[in-house]
Amino acid sequence: MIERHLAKLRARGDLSQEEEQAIRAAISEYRDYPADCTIIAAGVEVDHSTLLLDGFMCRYKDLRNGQRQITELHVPGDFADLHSFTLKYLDHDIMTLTPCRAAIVPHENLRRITEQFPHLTRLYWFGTNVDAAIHREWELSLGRRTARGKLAALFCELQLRLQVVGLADEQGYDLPLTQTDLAECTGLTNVHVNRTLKELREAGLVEVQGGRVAILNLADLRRAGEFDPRYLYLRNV
Amino acid sequence: MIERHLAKLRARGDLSQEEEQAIRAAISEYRDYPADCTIIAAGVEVDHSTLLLDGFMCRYKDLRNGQRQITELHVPGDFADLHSFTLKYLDHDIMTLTPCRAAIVPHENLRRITEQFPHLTRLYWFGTNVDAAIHREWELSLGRRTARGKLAALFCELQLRLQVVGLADEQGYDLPLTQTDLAECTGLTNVHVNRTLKELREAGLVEVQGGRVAILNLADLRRAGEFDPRYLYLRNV
DNA sequence: CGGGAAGTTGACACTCCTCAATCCCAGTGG
DNA sequence: CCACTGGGATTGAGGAGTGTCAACTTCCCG
Repeated sequence: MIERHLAKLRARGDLSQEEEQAIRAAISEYRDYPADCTIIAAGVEVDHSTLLLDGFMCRYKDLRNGQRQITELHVPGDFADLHSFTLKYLDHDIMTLTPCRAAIVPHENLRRITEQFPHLTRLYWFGTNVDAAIHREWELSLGRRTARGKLAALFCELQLRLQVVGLADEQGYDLPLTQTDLAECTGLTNVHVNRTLKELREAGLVEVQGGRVAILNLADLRRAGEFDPRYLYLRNV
Repeated sequence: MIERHLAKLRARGDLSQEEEQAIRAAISEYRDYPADCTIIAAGVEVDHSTLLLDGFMCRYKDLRNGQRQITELHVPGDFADLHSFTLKYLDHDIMTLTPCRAAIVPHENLRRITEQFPHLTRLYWFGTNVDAAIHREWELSLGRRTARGKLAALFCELQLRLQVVGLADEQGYDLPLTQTDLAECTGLTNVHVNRTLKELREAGLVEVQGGRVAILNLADLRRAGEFDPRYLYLRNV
């Protein structure tokens, strides 16, 4: 299932056979996690990064009163915490939203890659910069988009990111998240997410139900979210 | 004035004489900009990065209706667009908020650094990851903090980032931004920023006036913003 | 068949926005 | 020297969007 990660990398740059081999060799083990499981806690020193192979994870921060803000969703093929390689500890938690399968890549092995494969290093640096670009787009959503726009933009982003790894097409994709999860992504409440999803459905844009996002009209959905895919830095979009 | 950049780096890691020399040698020229000047436009390919020496810049994205979201503020010592080294074009604009002085570092020279100074490369990769951490903290602000908390958190962040480069102490710092600028950082309107600043002043936390942030009670200000400085990844905080 | 989690809906409250008027102040020019 | 100008700050009144609370329904799974 590491193919999804390779597909993600190839969607943004070239990858040689040697580099692919180095990535495969860097994996020390595979792990499975149940849903709602914290896999990296904020502030704790870590010595490995986690390559998500299947399922959905998220990065989140929260306030004293328990309000939670998800700062990024991770889809299969993503490194959930490649940034911990340079940061050593994280400023946020990482948890699974669904049952997940992941590959573990020790930082020691990443360090060896940075010494032997400068081009691959650049590609991974690039990767953490794309994460930052996603954070910026979410800041725009959180600060300026309406509830309708926030959800529309989120569904557009996931459509493209999942399509890259073969888990979505223009008709939609599976997304086994709760409305509370979506609320924590968009800075809304679960109640308001529910109302807004109803609105999007009645407007003929998207239907979210039973763990599936069914896109009714991709062009209008993108318009509603003012979605400009360039922030994802894909080569063929 | 490059000392501010060196101070920023040293606040997060060690820097050898050779590395310092390499940084100095990478600068190709110095430039001055007036206020409200776009220095990098979204989507345009760039071949250099901009090291801010004096003044304030910001990264921002906007919506069709003209609503603007600033995604990060830059203070002296920051690379405003180091991420363009790997991304090649940016998904957002960068503009000056005040008159600025900057050093230009061609990507060609950065590439040479990545080939000769692996440790310094790691330090710069780290730097872009700290930018991402700042983005995440802002997502938390934008999504979950109240108006009061958003502004309090912002003033705490700037206090620390400016202190690192010698431009702030615990009593405050100069910040020549308008209330509209602050609104675009926090996802509020200038009117509501004005009311909230009044509230913060009357609560004895902070007084913002005449281009200066006067901190009246740092501990309470940090409490109001639920400010936890660990996301800035400073060694001595 | 029962229980619990997730989704749905209504009534009402509150934060923040909109619009508009006024004030303040620095810079400019007669 | 002082009216004039324009950008920014301040304040008030009213409104829109989203949150809160609570009840109820649906669905899944043991």
